[in-house]
Amino acid sequence: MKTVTEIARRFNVSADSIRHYTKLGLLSPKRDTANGYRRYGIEQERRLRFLLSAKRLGFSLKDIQKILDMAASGDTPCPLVRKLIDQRLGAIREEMRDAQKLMSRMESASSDWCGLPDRTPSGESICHLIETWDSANSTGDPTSVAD
Amino acid sequence: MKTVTEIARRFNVSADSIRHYTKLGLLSPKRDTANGYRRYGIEQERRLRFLLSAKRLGFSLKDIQKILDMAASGDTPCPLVRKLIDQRLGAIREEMRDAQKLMSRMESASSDWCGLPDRTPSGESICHLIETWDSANSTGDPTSVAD
DNA sequence: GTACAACCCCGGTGTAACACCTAGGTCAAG
DNA sequence: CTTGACCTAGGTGTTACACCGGGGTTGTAC
Repeated sequence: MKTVTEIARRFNVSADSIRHYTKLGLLSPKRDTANGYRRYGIEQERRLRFLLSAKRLGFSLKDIQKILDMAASGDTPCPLVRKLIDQRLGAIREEMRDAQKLMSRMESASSDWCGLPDRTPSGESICHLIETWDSANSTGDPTSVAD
Repeated sequence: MKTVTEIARRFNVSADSIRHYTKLGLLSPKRDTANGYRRYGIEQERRLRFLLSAKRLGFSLKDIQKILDMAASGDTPCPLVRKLIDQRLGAIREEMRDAQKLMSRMESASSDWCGLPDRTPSGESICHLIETWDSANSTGDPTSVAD
């Protein structure tokens, strides 16, 4: 029966994470009746291993909660797991596309700026680097926020 | 002099965002003395345009705050802007690498699972899909969280 | 003159997954 | 018996807003 720090070290996560998972109900350690310490047995180690695997596959703690709940009620969580990973996969693909676009903007701006001087702000200008980039890359339409 | 909703519509953002930027001090509208309504003039429109451009370049609101503060004190914010974008660029590159790895894991898991059946959880197993993936992809070392 | 929609205000809550801190109790070793 | 490493609970901070509630305002149509 391991304490928080012991199990945290064993799985290479912080003690705070273990307490966090426990507070969310993802882990349910026994309590030492003498001092109130959390005690994690082999069953909880299994749950934690499962939790960390699921996290590595992109599941959120809330996802994992649902999977665990379902398994606890005796139903197979597999269809849910298949559905959730497909959702996450779609979401992360979109995030990657957005991040890619952002990166391109940043890279082009950063390289454009290499040849430009610094300037002191004036009443009309805050930072000419950003403003110049903006007028070169926006439609001029103030409503434009498209990528 | 535009109200919150008017300027929000003009720049295609939510009124809540405008209020948020205002609360953070990124915008400083006048107040209608009769009813306390925020009133945004041309100067504030310029600030907002700047803010949104900077956001599109990956700057956080806190970054933008610093840039604005610096410009307000008369110094050129350009060196700061160059430094910040390089930091952000480094950070986002790392995030992209991580996201790419995560995506690969998810895709390989998802395709591996197509050929596997659903299973009812048992005392030892919560979801065999995840657990099978884990033992196929981890070193077996419980401390392993490497990518 | 009043009903109604659409607007405004402030302030509080919720989001994800923890990290960090405070204040105080516990335990093993020397 | 002190020191250091551990434990507890609970609260705060992080990001950029979205949403809600309760209540005041404005403009227009009937």
